[in-house]
Amino acid sequence: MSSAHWMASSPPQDTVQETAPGNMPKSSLRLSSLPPIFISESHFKDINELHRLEDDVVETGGLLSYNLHEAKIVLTRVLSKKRITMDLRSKDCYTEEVLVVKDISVADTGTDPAAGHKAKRGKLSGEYEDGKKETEESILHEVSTDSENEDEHKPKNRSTKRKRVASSVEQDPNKAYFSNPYIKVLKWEWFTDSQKQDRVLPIEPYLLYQGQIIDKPEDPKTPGKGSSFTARTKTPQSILERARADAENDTSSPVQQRSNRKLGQIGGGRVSAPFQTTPHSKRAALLHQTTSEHDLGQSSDLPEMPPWVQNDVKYACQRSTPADPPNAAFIAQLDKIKLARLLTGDEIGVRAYSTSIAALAAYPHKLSTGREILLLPGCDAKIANLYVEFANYGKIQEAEDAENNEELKVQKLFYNIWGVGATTARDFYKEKGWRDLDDVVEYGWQTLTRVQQIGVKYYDEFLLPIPRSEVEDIAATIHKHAVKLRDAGIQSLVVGGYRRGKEHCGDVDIILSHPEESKTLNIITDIVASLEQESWITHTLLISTKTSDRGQQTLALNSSSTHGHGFDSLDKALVVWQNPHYIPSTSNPSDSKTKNTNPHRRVDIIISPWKTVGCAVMGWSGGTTFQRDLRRYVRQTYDYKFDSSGVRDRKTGDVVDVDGEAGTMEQAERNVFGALGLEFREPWERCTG
DNA sequence: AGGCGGTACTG
DNA sequence: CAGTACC
DNA sequence: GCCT
Repeated sequence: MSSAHWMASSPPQDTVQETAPGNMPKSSLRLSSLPPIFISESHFKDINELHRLEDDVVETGGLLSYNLHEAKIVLTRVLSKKRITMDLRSKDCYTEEVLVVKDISVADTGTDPAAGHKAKRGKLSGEYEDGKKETEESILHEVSTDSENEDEHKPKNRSTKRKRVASSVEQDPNKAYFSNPYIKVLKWEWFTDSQKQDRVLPIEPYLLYQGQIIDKPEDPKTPGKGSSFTARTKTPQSILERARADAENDTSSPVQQRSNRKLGQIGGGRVSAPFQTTPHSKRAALLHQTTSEHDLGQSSDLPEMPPWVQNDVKYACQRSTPADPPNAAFIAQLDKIKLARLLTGDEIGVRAYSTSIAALAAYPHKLSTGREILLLPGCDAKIANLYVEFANYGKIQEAEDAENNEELKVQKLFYNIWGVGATTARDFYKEKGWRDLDDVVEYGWQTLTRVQQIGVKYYDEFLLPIPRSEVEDIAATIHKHAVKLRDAGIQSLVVGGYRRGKEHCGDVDIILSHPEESKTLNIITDIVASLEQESWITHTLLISTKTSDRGQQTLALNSSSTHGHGFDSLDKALVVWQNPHYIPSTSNPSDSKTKNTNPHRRVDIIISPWKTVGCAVMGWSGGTTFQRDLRRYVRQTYDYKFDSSGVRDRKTGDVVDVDGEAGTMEQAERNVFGALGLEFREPWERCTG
C-alpha cells in the first residue's frame, strides 16, 4: 500500500534552514492569507488542549472554522487515511479522494487501485502465499486512491481523480494546492513546525489526504455486499455466541423459577438504577433485601452449602467444577461482561469476573437468592446484584449492552484473529478505523505480523469446532511420527479442552514424553519437520526449543548424567494443521488438481521431560482459572512456584519433585495433586472457564 | 491500599 | 519493552 | 471486582 509508506514517512526536517528563529521574540508566523482551518479533535487528550491549540492558530491570524464545508485545511493528529475519512464523515463531510500527482513521470505506475483490491480478494480465497509480501510500490508523493465509500464494487476510476499539481514551483509551493477547491488534511505538525520556523512551510510533506466534497451517498446499508469474505465471517456465529444463545433459551428460565419474587428488591422498583450502588452501601442493600424477603415469609432456607463454601475454600483447584453447571445461564451473562472487560483492556476486571464465574460454576445448586451468592468465595455484592437482576428479568442490562455494542462487536471480530489481542483489536478499531476483515486486508495487510496474516487467512476455519474424533486422528498421527523418530517408548496424551471432555474443541493440545529423558531432547524440531514433510503441518506459528532460564537447576545439573548440558526442555510448537488426504473432487474428476478443502486446525504440540510430565499434564488440562488458582494456591501454601515445567521453591530456587515415580502421564499427574496437598480432580472437573 | 499466573516468543 | 500466546 |  503505497499510501501506508507515504504516510509513515516523516516530513523532511531539512526543508528549510535559512531562518534562525532565535532572535524573534514572538512568532511572526502569519496564516492570515490561508484558507479557513479546521482542527480535528481526534487524538487530543482533552478539550482544553484543543482549545489552546486553536488559540495558537488564531494568534497567527489563521481563520479558524468549525464547518468542514467551508474549511479548506484540516489539521489532524490522525495518520491513517481511513481514519481521516471517518472523521470527516462523522462531521457530515463526505469526500472522494483527489490524487495528487506531483511528477508526471511517475504517474500511473502500477497503482491501479482496482487491481490492488482484486489481488487482496484473491488472498482471501486462499490463493495467497502467506509470508510472501505483496510488494506494492511506494511512489513518493502519489496518494494511492481509495474512495471512502464503503461500496466495494464501485469502479474505482469513477471515484478517482487525479489532479496534477505543479511541482517545481518558484516562490510559493503551496499556491498550486490552495488554488484548487479540495479539502486538505494535514498533519498537525505542519502548524507546529511552521511555528518553529516562523514561516508557512510547504504543506506537501504534511499532506495526508486531499478530498473533494461529495453528496452523502445513498444506500447507507448495502445489504448484500457480495464480498464472500465479509459474508463468510458473519455467517458462522461464534461458538461463544451460540453457547450464550443456548444458555438463554434454557427452559428453566429464572424468571419462571422465581415468579414469586418481588421486583426491585433492592431499594425500589426501578430496573437499572438500583443496581448502581455505592461501594459502602452495597452489602447493606442486599442484606436488607434478604431480610425483607425473610420477613415476607418466603422460603429463605438455603440448600446446604458444599464443603468448599462452608470452609471458605477459595481456590478453583480445590473443588470440582463441571462443564455444565446448574447456573450456566447466569454464568453466560457474566461471561458477556467479562468479554467486555477483556476487550476494553480491563485485565483485572477479567480476573475478577473469572473468579466469580469459577465459583458459580462449581456451585452445585440452582441459585435461589442473591444472599446465597454472597456466601461464595470471589462473589460479592456486585455479582449478587447482577444475579437479582437476572432472576427478576431473565437478563442483565450490562451484559446485553456489552453484547450489542457495535464497537465491541467489531473489536471481538478482530480479537478472534489469531495473533491479535485486545490491544491490537482496539487499535484496529479506534486508530486504524477498520470495521471488518476486509478493511484489515485492504488497508493493513502489510502491517500485520506473519502470524496475524495466517490468522486472517484462516479466520473462519480456526473458529470451526473440531470434533473429538478428528482430535484423536490428529493425535494418533503425531504419536506415530514421534514413535518413528524415537521409539515405542513414546507416550502421548491429549490435554486441553479435549481432555476436559468437550464435544467440540477449539484446538488440539497434545503432550509427548518418554521415560528416558534423552529421548525427548530436541524431538520437537524433528516432529515438526517430519509432519511438515508429510504435509500435515502447513505453518508453524511459533516454536519454542529452549527451556529458557532453567540453566541453574541443581537437579538437572547433578542427576542427569545423560548430557553435557542436560537441562530440561519443555519445548512446544504451535502449528497450523491440515489433513493432506482429501477426496480429489468427485464432482469434478477431470480436474486433476482440486483443492484440499479440509479445514486448517490449530494444533499445539508440547514436549515434556518425563520427570516433570505430571506438571505438564496438570498445567495443560485445566481451565484458565484453574491454572491461575493452582499457582496462587501453591504460592500461598508452600511459597513454591508452579508451572507446567515443574515446581520450584521461591526462596531457594530449588526444584521440588512433585511428580514422583509414575509409569503413565495420568499417574504422574495424580502424584502432583497429592504432593501439592490437593484432592485429585478429574479433568472434566476442571471446567472453570 | 495493594495484588491479581507464569513463561516464552516476536518485532 | 509491549503484545500475544498457552492452559 | 474481590480479597487480604
